[in-house]
Amino acid sequence: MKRVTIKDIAHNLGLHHSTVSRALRFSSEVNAETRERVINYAQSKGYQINRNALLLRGVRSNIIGVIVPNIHHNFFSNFVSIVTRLAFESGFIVAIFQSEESLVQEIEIVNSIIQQNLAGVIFSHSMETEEVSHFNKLDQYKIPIVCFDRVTKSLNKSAVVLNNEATLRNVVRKLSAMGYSKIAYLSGASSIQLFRERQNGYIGGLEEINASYSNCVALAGAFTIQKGQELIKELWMHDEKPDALIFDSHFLAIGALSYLKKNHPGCTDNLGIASFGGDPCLSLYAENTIIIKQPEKQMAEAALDLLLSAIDNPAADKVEIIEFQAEIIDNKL
Amino acid sequence: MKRVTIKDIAHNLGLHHSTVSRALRFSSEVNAETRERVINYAQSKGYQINRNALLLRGVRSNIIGVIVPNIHHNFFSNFVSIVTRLAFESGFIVAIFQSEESLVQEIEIVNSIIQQNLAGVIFSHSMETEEVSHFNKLDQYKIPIVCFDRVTKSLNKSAVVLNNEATLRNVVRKLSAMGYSKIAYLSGASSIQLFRERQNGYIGGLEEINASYSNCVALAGAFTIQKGQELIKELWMHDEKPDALIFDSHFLAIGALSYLKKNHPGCTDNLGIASFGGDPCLSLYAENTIIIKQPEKQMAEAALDLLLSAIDNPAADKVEIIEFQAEIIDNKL
DNA sequence: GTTATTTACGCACACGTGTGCAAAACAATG
DNA sequence: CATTGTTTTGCACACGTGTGCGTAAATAAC
Repeated sequence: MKRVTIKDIAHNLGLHHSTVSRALRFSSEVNAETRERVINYAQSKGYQINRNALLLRGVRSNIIGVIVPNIHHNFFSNFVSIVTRLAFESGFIVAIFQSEESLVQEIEIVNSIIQQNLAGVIFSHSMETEEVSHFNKLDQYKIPIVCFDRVTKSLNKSAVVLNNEATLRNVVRKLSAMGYSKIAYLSGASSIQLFRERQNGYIGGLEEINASYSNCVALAGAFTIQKGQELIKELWMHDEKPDALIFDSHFLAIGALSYLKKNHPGCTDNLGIASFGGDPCLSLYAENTIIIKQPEKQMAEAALDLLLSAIDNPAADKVEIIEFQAEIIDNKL
Repeated sequence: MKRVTIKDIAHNLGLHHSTVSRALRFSSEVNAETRERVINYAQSKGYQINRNALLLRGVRSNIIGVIVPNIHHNFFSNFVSIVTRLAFESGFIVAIFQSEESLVQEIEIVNSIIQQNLAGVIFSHSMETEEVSHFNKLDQYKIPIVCFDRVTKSLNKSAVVLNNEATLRNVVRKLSAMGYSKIAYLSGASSIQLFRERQNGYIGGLEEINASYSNCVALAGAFTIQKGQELIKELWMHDEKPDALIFDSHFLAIGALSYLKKNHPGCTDNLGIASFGGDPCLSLYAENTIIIKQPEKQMAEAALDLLLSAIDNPAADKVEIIEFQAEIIDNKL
């Protein structure tokens, strides 16, 4: 009742295991009839190759690791979902790791990946990660890396990113065109390159439209409903209230909007809202809602492509940065 | 520049690799001084054990597989997220598999899991899966299984489930108490036990409240926005319109509501809405919204507990079904 | 019928780790 | 010093698979 191995097959067929191995790999140096016998027997016994044995012989793993801050967030779960599907179609399996925005956790994850000898890694780093040298360890073990979303240039790895600065500039323009001028922005930690870029785009946009309301960025160390509530509460204490809000995360948006709805009813009626996160449900909420949609599908495809070609061709070691444009969707489903 | 192995260490320290192995495992039969030397050297060289070699020796894998229809859906991504986190804390890694509601895919996944020799499997099967015998293959390889959410009794495995019938009965009661009587239900394929149970609860609830509007279940083979639009379109062709809607999925709800908003504006103003899926954002939408929240956290904990104890104690082979109550949340965040 | 060539298979080792057993080194006892 | 006991280390094999090399048998060439 235990696993059937090529040795078992060999023994039962009066062959050597090396012959069985060759037969199963359709080697030309095994007699057609013998091959037939082996394959039929293997099939009848439900033989499944033991991948672990292959790994030991130096064959690369077919498991790739994906490290994300978490998979609650729509963007990440969509991304992971697509990577997982495409990877499976290419014969790869995806192991998921969540840094939970913690650097310590991230370091542990990297060690774990080395121990498992994974084939490669796609990752978006945590909010806490300002220094990325722990990822260099992977180089030593020749485990290729592709970054996405939150990247750090100094790591010098292939990456798939959004054109963040331009995106935020466009969102501000769009809100301005809709008649809003006092635009606040609930963003992420500015230690992260990604958010710095967006914040720059935001400020640039405000300058461009000559906003009376000067730049008002509230920074969130984590993207939770609670954080959204806290930040908006603070923001609403100022005398001058914004007339539009931009959110870096769906959860920040929900937190903020639910807070306003409960504590300042009516004030959201004419509020302009733009949010990353891509859950179409927000646009059910209000007419004047903008969804900032990242092209997860294309990004996931691109990231996997980069990784698989790095796996196939470890020598190449080329660095490629692919930039995508966010789609700014004007309240339709 | 290649991986440091115990043999390398042994060679450099003039020891045999078996001594090094013992030293690293803190065996009492190795000299304290030698052990010290080995451990220091290993640390200085950044030695990381090669798990694949362990696997070959029969040590169980530390990778568990989680098979879900997909991870777009909030319930599944939350569940997977929690399982992944808890598993990592217990030294396990999670590999994700998406059946995409396809039986063929599911069978391929099972084979892949066998090839990888995973430690165990937690799964919720696809909509297409009426017959579950392909999972029995895992028994042969002594890979333990825990089912959750969508389960099939005939498989006779430990499972973590919702009290579906009672839940739907309660939802109907609740809507009735809120003054609704013409309650329609957009549900999933009735070939799945889970949805049959819910549908029975729904019908039972309607009888209980003496609903004038007879049972009206629209079945979705997949939970997508598009399906929600299609089903509601069909439903809205009938003369008598429902005054409340129950959804088995967030995406069905968004699809349906966006359709109504666009094509029958105003009609949703007084509509009672209850939805599985747990995205709090729906309750921003309307006052009269009920969120049917499954206790993902507890369910994930329970499922992982069951699996880990089955892994630790393969002989026990006991079957345990754990049932949870859904929380019916009345429009607050 | 002899030699050369091809075909088909077996042998042995490698991959990294762990462990039962034997051998060596050392300590203790008489 | 001889004997016994204990501690420490090394040897050899196992796990499942693939592959270079060798070789016997089968076939072809002359």
